Amino acid sequence: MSRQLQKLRTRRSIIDAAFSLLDEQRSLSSISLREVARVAGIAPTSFYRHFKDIDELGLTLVDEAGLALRQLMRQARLRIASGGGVINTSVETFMEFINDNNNVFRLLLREHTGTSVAFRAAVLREIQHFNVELTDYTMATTGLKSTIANLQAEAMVKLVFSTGAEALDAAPERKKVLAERLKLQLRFIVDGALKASQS
Amino acid sequence: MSRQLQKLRTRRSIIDAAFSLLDEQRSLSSISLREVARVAGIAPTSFYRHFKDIDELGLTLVDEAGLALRQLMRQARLRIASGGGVINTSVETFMEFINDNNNVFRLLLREHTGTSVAFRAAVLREIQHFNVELTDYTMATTGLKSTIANLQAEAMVKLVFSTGAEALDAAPERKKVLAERLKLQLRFIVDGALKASQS
DNA sequence: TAAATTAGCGTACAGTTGTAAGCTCAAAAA
DNA sequence: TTTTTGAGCTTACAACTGTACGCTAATTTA
Repeated sequence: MSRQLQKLRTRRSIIDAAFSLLDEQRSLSSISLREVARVAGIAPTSFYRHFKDIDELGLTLVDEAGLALRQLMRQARLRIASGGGVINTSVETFMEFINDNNNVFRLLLREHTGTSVAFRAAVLREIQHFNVELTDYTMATTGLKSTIANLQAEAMVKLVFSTGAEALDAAPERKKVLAERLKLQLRFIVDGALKASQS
Repeated sequence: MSRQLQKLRTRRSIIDAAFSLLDEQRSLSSISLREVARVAGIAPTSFYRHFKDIDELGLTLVDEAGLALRQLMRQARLRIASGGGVINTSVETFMEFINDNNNVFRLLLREHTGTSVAFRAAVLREIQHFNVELTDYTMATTGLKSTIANLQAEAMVKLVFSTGAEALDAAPERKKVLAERLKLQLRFIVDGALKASQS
């Protein structure tokens, strides 16, 4: 097997090992290099052949999580285009994402308020993508002026993420309830922003 | 000096030491017993005379933080009663709180999405207080029916906490901007909820 | 084919952690 | 006054951490 390929594979198994460790009870700052290496099936010191630091691995994970988030947006837009109500479709898509990418979303949430300045900044950047895209979308579809569209988008994203945090470890029925409540609350924001733009 | 009093003092110095360690870069799960003991000026093993665990200390801290939060609410209500607009006064009071009790609010934020199930539950309980009080207040002052009042209150609290997280380490000018944006966004929610209650 | 590169390993070390065991000595109780 | 209690201490240990150093062996390059 080619050397390059093998290296990529090991790198992947390190990343996967890290994600698998980020369960309900662990954060990036609480997983150790040795632990990751153990799960990845390599010697602790071999870790350094792939990452300078645990921090460098952490940033890689945040990047991957951000990528997943952007794919989520794309998927939501596709679904919206084929009808079904913007808020409804978005919330449903988001909730599916949380279910399927449990640890990925958890990583973003935790590091968003976490202890590492670099990680926080990295997560914030990903959330900003969300804000910008949603602002643009709102302006394009409703004609709201940019300041109000931006306020609306930001409020919506914050609400969605907050509820996502709550839904993450909730039972299925509870998740349904949360989703329905979220839809109503998003409706509040949309209607309120509309009213503000009219006065 | 009385034995009882001395014990209370040491306990306090342990708690204070812990709070002082919870700066921008540390969370409850990342501070060690030995470190707390060092700052508190006692031997590591003496810690056990006061707390069973680091976790027991953690829960104590969350309790204290919750207490501070409830005092915040009381203060906000007092100020509102003496005029000045509910949203305006509340946001200003909240922002002052974040400034003055930096590490206290940081603790709540971090542990809200943190790695310890017990801590998360404890923080959630404190936030629930907020929700209930705000729901009651909304019902009493606007006559909104409970389901809508509750949705509104929950959305507002989530938005306030999210913005608080952002404001925590922001520069003073940025904090002002965040406060003004938050006020507008809260207005969206209030207006949206009002509209929902009318249809 | 011979030489160079490099992913991964084993060993090693100093630093940190939580906490068990038992001592001291001042305050409280008898 | 004598006895009991208990907050705080010192010492000790096993477990874990990150990472420096140098080796091996297989792939890649010359």
